[in-house]
Amino acid sequence: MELVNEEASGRPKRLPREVRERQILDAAVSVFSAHGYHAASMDEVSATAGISKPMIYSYLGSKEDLFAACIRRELDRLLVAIADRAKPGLPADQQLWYGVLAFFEFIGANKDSWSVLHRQASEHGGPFAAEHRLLRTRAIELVAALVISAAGRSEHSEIGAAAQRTGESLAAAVVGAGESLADWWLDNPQESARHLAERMMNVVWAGFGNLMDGKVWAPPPEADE
Amino acid sequence: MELVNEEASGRPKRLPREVRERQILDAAVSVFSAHGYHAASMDEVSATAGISKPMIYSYLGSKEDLFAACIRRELDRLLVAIADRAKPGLPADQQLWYGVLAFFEFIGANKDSWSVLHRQASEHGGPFAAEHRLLRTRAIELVAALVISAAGRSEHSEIGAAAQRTGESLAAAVVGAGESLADWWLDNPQESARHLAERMMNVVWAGFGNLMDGKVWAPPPEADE
DNA sequence: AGCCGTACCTACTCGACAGTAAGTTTATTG
DNA sequence: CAATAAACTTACTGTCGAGTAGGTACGGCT
Repeated sequence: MELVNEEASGRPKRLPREVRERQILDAAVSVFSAHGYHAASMDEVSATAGISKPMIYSYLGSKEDLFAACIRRELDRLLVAIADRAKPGLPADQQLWYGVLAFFEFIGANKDSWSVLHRQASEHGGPFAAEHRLLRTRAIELVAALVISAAGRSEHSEIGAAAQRTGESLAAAVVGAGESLADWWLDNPQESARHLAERMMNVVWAGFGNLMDGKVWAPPPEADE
Repeated sequence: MELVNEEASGRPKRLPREVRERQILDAAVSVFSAHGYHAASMDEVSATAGISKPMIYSYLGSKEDLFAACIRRELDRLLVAIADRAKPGLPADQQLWYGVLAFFEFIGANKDSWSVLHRQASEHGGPFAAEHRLLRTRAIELVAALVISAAGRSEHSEIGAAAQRTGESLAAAVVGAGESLADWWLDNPQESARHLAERMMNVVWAGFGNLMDGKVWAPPPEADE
């Protein structure tokens, strides 16, 4: 229950709403990430933020509202961090590389964000799951566009339609692998972001290569039940 | 809050402990999977099982005990289902294929199991996370062994040591992709298990191919900060 | 100075839920 | 047909935590 704010001065300074809201969100992300949505208590959030409970209710609303605010803020931060590095105009593999690298570097610097965004946000049926799905959907679309445009430029461009479908599932698998790798990283922090990004690229780029060459793995002929 | 047990007969038959325990576990898996560990209430579990609360405490112990029992049972069922199909002695790609296929077929037939095993079990710091990590660790070891043995048999067998390391991270990415694909499937049930398994293989097998050929993707020379 | 709004607090209510005490009913076996 | 044990119940306790009522203190403005 680490204190996040409050100067050394005993005086609880009177701060403008904007600042307090930021502090409360910081504390909330930290607490939600540590215990999960249900196990987290508003009392602990308020204690961590160094402020009393009614302030939270006055500024950010109910516990659900607070959680939603956390997700929205962290999602924005993540998307901005990625967009800042994966500039369009680069070759496809470099675009993907810098995007992936930015992703892992952000997670590395903000593990709490990822925990809240991915682990906690997916555990609900309500509006949180929708918010969470948005992240995944955007990422998949982004990657799929990359894959398909790269495949279109290759010498086997006549595979068009099939590549489109395969490209989309490939993108889903890629994003999934990224999410799981990030999850795994939370429990195994000894690796570097760059390392993880390279591993991603090694798996992913191989799939891209086969897609561009039209190579597909096929299951063995039916011999099972 | 679907009733899981209880015959049409109004008489609440008196059943042996063994049977009740199974019914309670069934109900618990369903409830935990629906709401998550914290939001699930023992009252709902007992109602779903069609039995009164003290029976649960008498047979299975505390809420934590009950949850742990769920995880253990579902994990066993999953591992047995996979081991039943991925027989050693098959060629590596078929072993992997049948293993992956069995995995997705099990998940498809037991979505609640997967939810409890993967989503809920990972949200804790206690003994549950350890239990969950066991699943992942076993799966990674299994896949890594496959990859490395396959690479050893290829014409580039001299890449030995490097392949070992790359093979392990490849296995981690593969398992991660599988987990995420399964998670994604919970929210998008329109696909078939066979379809998902084929998608997995397409990504995975491409990575295998590159590994065997010693091809590695490398990041562009440093030009960023 | 005195007024007003906003930052901020202590101290409660009230409902939900884990866990239990203490009993009642049914099958079985000597 | 006892009598014993196991299956099963209702009806409670205690706690924890979301949300609030009803304030106090501090700064800006005229």
